[in-house]
Amino acid sequence: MIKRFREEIVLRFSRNFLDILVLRLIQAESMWGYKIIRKTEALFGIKLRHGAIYPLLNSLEAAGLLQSRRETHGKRERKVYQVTAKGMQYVNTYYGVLKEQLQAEDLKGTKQEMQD
Amino acid sequence: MIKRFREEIVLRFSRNFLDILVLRLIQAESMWGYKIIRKTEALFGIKLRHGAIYPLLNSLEAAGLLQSRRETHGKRERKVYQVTAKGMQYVNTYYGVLKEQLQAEDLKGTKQEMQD
DNA sequence: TACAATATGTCTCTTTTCGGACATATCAAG
DNA sequence: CTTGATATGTCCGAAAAGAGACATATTGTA
Repeated sequence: MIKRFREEIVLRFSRNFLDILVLRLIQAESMWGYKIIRKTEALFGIKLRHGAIYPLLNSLEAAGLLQSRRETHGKRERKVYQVTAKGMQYVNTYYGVLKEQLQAEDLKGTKQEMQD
Repeated sequence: MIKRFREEIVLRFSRNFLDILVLRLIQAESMWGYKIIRKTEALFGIKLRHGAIYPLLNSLEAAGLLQSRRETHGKRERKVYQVTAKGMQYVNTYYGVLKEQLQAEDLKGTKQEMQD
């Protein structure tokens, strides 16, 4: 059951924080869309649709979180992306929220008491 | 800018993992729907719609992640929830995924090499 | 006694997201 | 010379999620 739980949660992350996943992958290594799709399947067993990835990459670049350069191999073109400083800040902010959530005791009503 | 980022990410978590947020709150302290709404606003500044919370609580109970008992204060009724063992497993699995993600180096292509 | 707060529930309309098709081009292998 | 892989892009119909109203009842306060 726990394994099914895990798969479900990983899937939810990849759906709802796909931008973060993409930024993290590119942060680890400069990449282009097609490779991100292959890598995500290899690492997480999740098949991303290219119809989702390419518009996302373009919007992340428009938002200033990614920067691309064109690479040509023969006549074949790739758009290789790297994460900008702004993009790194976004990922770091994400990590910060993760860390806060791992301190579960924060949720216990220690701050301001509310009477029922 | 980082503060805006943080607010944005917290908001995304509360939207996409509202069930987890609710389970975590109830895990810290048994609660009913109305109090969850107030507590979430007090702790995170996020206003949850009761039209979203009550169906969610019912579905979490139907899924066996929550269990409720009725409490009467005068003629007023509350459905007080507590997290089941299954619900705790779900939250712990979530925490596990968070921890994995905080080890960002996992993403670097050390496992199986893919040639470009 | 009227209004705000407590308490839980449903329903509908709108907006967003998602899966999958359509589209095009290069290149390697069989 | 055709098929599969590489590579990037758009578009549309369906499905899911969202905001907000409708509904009802009790209790405390002004």
